[in-house]
Amino acid sequence: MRSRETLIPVYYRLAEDIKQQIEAGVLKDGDLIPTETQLGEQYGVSRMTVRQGISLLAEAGLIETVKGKGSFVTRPRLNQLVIDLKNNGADNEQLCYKLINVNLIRNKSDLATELGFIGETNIITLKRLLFRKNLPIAIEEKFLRYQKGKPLLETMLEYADLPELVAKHQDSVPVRNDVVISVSALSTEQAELLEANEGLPALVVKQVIFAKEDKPLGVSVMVCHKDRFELKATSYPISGRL
Amino acid sequence: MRSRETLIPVYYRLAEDIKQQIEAGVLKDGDLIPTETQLGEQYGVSRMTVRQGISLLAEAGLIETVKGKGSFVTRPRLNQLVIDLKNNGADNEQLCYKLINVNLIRNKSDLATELGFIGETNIITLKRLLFRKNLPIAIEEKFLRYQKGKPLLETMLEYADLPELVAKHQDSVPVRNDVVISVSALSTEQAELLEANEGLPALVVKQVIFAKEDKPLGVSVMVCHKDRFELKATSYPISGRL
DNA sequence: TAGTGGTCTAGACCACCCG
DNA sequence: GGGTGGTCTAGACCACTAG
Repeated sequence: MRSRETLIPVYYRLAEDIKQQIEAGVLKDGDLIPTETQLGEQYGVSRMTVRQGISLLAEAGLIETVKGKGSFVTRPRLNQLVIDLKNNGADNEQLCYKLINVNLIRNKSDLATELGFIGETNIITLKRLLFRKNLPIAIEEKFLRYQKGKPLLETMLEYADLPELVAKHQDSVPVRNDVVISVSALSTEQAELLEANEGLPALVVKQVIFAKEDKPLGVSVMVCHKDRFELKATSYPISGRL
Repeated sequence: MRSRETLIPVYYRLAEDIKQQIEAGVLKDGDLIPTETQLGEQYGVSRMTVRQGISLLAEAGLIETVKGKGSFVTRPRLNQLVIDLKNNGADNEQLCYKLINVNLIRNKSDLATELGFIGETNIITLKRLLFRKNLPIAIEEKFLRYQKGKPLLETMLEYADLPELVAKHQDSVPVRNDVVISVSALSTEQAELLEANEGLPALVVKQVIFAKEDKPLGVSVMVCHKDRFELKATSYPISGRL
C-alpha cells in the first residue's frame, strides 16, 4: 500500500507523528509506543518501513527499543551538549585571523614530552590572533608533529582550524578529540596581544587530537578575552535531525 | 547466503571492515566506497543488509552518501564536541551536594522577564553547593517556573540536575538546552560560599532549558572555582557507536 | 542511457522476555 | 508459548547523476 501522493517518505511521516505525540505529552517518559506490527497495520506499510522510522526516533534519542519488550519513550538526555568549536563566538559577525608566527622546533624533547608527542623531537608551533571588528578576542596556539614531505601552506596556517590542519599535515587519521575548558590569568605577553590588562581572567580552551591508540597528533590552546568571547552550545538529541 | 556461524550481524561486520580501512588510511577522505550492489555481492548478502551497515557508517560520520553518486569517505568532523554536564568534574571522585536554600518568589515580574519567563510571576529558586572531598567547588543556582500541583521533594532538590528537575516539575516537554560558558569574578557572597577570595575569576556555565516554541522552562547558573573545576569533553563522531 | 542510492514489500527465522 | 524486536531476503520502482 503506497502513499506516494505525498512527497515525503512514509517512515519519515511515521517518525514525525510519534515525535509530535511525545512533544505534546501524549506519549510520556517510559510509555511503550505501539509495536512494529501494529504501526505497520496502522500506516498500511511493511514492517521494515516501520523499523526505518523507529530507528530515526531512536537515533534522535526520543525512544529506546528493547529486544523482546518494545520501544519506550525516553526523556531526552539534555545533558549531552554539542559544541561547535569552529563557529563559536562567530555569530555571523566577521571573524578574522592574524598569523603571529610559525616555528619548527627541533630536538626539544622536553616540550614534546609535555605535549604528549612521545619520541617526537620536531614540532611545528603556530600562533595566531583572532579578531572581531578589529578587536582581538583570542590567542590561539597550535602544536603539531612535524611530518616530512607535508608542507604547510601559508593560507592554511592562517585559516584552518586544528582538525583541518591535522588532517592536511598528517598521514595518521584523527580519531578522537579531547577538550578541557578552564580559566587562567593573562600573562604579560598575552595581555599585550589581546590589548588588555595583565592578570585579567581568561577562558582557556585546550584541545588535543588523537589518532588510534591514544597517539596525540596535535594540540591547540586558545586563550580568550573574557568580555569578548563566550562558548555557546546547544543540546542535540531531540530537535536534531528529525 | 547466511553467515550465521558468527554471532555478530553481517551488516555490523561490513561497517566495521570499512571503518578499519578508513582508520588505516586505505580509504581516504573523499574516496568512494564500493557501491551497495558490489558490497552485497562481496559479502554474499542482500542490498538491504548492506544499506544497514552503510547507515551505521553514515551515522558515525565516517561517510556521506549522495543519491545517484555513491558513498564518500569524509574526514570526521571533530569540531563537534559532546560535553556531559552531569558527570563533569566528577572523575569518579565523590561529589556531594549541600542545599543552601529554596524559595518561591511571587510577583517579581522583573526577575521573571530577566529569566525569559514571560507572563510568569511565580518562580522557584534553589541554590546548592557542590563539594568534592569537603572542598566547595561550585555554586549552582536554579530557576524554575512554578507549577501548581507539582511538589518538589527535598531529596530531588538536593540531587537532581536541571533537566531532571524540569522533567519532574513541569508538564511541558523539554526540547532544547542552550548553554553559554563564560568567565566572571566572584562576588563577596560567592567567595564566602566557595571559601575563596572575592574577585577570583570563576568559570560560569549558564544553562537554559526550553520547551517548544522557545518557551523557557528552567535556568541554571553554575559558578565554578577556577582551580577546582574544569569542563571536559570528548569528540563523538568517529569512535562513538561503532 | 546506465548506474547509483532512496524507498518499500511480503515474507522468513531468530533471540529474547514474560506470564 | 505467544509476543516482541533483530536480522535478512530477493525482489521492485523511483529520483537522481553523469557521460
